[in-house]
Amino acid sequence: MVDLLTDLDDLRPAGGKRSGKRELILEVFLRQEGHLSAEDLVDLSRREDQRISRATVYRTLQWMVEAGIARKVDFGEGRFRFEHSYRHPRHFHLICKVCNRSSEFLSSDIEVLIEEIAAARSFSANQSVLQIYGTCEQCRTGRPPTVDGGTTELLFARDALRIAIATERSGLEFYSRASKSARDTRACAVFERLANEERDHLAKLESRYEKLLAKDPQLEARPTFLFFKGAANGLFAAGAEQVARGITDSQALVVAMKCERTSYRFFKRYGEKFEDSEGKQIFLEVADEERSHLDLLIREARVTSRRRNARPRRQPAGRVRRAQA
Amino acid sequence: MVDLLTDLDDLRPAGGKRSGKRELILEVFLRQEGHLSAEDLVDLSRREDQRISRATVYRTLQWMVEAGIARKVDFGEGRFRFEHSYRHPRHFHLICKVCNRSSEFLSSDIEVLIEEIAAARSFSANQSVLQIYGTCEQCRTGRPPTVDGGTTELLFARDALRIAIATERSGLEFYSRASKSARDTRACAVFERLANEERDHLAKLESRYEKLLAKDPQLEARPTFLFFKGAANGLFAAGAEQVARGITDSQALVVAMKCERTSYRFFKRYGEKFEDSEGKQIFLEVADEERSHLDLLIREARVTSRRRNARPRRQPAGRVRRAQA
DNA sequence: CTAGGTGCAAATAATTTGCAGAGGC
DNA sequence: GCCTCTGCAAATTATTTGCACCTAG
Repeated sequence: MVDLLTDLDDLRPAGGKRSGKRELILEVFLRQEGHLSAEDLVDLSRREDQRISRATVYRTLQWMVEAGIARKVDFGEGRFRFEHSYRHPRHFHLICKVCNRSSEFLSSDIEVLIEEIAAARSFSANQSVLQIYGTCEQCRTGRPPTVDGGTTELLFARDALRIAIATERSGLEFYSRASKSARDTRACAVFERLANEERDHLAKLESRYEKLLAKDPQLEARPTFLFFKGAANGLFAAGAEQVARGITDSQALVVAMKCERTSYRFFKRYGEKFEDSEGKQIFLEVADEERSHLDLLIREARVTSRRRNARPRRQPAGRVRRAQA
Repeated sequence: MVDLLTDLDDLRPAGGKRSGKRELILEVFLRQEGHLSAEDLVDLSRREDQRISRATVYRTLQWMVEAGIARKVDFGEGRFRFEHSYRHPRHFHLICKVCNRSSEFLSSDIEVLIEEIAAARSFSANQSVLQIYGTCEQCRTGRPPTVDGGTTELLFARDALRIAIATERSGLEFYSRASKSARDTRACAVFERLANEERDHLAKLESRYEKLLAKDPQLEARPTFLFFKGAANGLFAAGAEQVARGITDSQALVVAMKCERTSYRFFKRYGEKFEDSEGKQIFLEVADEERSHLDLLIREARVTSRRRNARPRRQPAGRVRRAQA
């Protein structure tokens, strides 16, 4: 955790100011998990250094917000709270007006929409805050909280893995069906190879998931943190269904390419948004995997179309991509 | 505008308190368009009645928020601002950190996602606030603002009409193609009838759009207020493409049903969310239209499948619906 | 008559600022 | 030595409260 500091200073010399006190406050802030009020941070910092004044904490907080290290959020109490934005490019909150507790989540889908809207208005966005106010389950039903949120770090990794696993599973399903129903031997071989790769990778991801669960016995029960609809049924689900209904080898190839491309983009894009963390790593790893499958498929599609007939069109892929957009 | 007051009192006796001062403050508040600070409201109210105290305004504001008439938003200045929530179930904001101005928008897509997430966490949401911080176009390019936002009332109506028109257009396109390529005379007649209906309605909507533009010469140039991706290319666009590539009559019927159902749901759902306004009316009107088309298609599908063969399955529609979900 | 609304002024609470001194480069 | 940070205390700002009074039902 401590080496974050040097990273941060390298990354954000914005304001060009540094000092012992400031670094101490920053470090204390980064150590915390939840949402701190200014006063909380004063208390925590004073525990490490008696002589830190409230003003300094406020000034540091201001600097952190400007530098993009922290985000100021309002939960409807009279004061503001602060949360890291390092490691958490944007956070969304569900805020219960009864118990005043808040829980966080991320939604890839919402982020995408926000980006699109900002672009449409030619607005260059750098922070977004979404607060959903209402009543939480516990306050509504009166039941005690079954499980709390847990560390976002673990939750993020868990959800990244779940999405990855769902994707690999549907990929596996798709390729094994495709390899069975393929008429051409060559196509069959390709699909089989891809099925095997998915199987291997799936096994790896699943054992990783097990290991993660070991770190926190309740991890599996905790509420979803990262929402991503695209992955709901696995990115290949629709494709697998098409295969089940019967399609030609080359159509299957096109469908496969579309799926790999979509999931490659998602994993790449999302993975890049995060600072080092297990979740980031998982996303980027899967992105690589998808990328290499995609490359294989593209090569294969070229060969096939060249063999089949003399017309050198590569239109079908383009057509399908447009229809899906 | 003034008759809103009686409506409000009927709708929200929450707190069961009324008085001259309070009503005056409320009325002044509702007359304003933008985002008022407490101080703004004090000033405005004092213009009508010298003897109104700051405390009363604060207390009234508090009551309005509780009663769901107003929403408290933080734009990152030191104080809060307030906006109507009557007529505006939720508002999202783009906030420029340079000029501190904010502009609003609505996004059907984001609202849907928010609802899904709240449901997934069994959280009952009643307000949501989304703020996107960044730099606006003017502050970035230095150019003077070409057009300002304008009244949300008009913008909402404008965008509702645009979405409706895009939908009708793509519907028209779809049905006229389908009627040309239909083999069966009966199917052809149905598609032609629907095409005619779309044409009529489209003409109506377009003249309404013209009338709306007359109210504000710059209306057309103002930025998008209501975002809805589903309507981006018209809800029937994908269907029309399928017809172009050639499908059977019964497949066309299924596609048409899917499109009508989707757009019916969107217009209904969204229309219902608003208090009386031109936009609401447009949405509900189009919803009715789609609903009647859908009914017609359903009747037709029944007849056709009965005629074609004895198997009384209605599976195809279900299958397609699932694949798209 | 009585609960609740209202004005005034004082209180609170969060955050900012002025200023003199301290510390890093 | 210069520039920025820092602590302290005072100031500022938004918002709330106590209390006596008033008003509608």
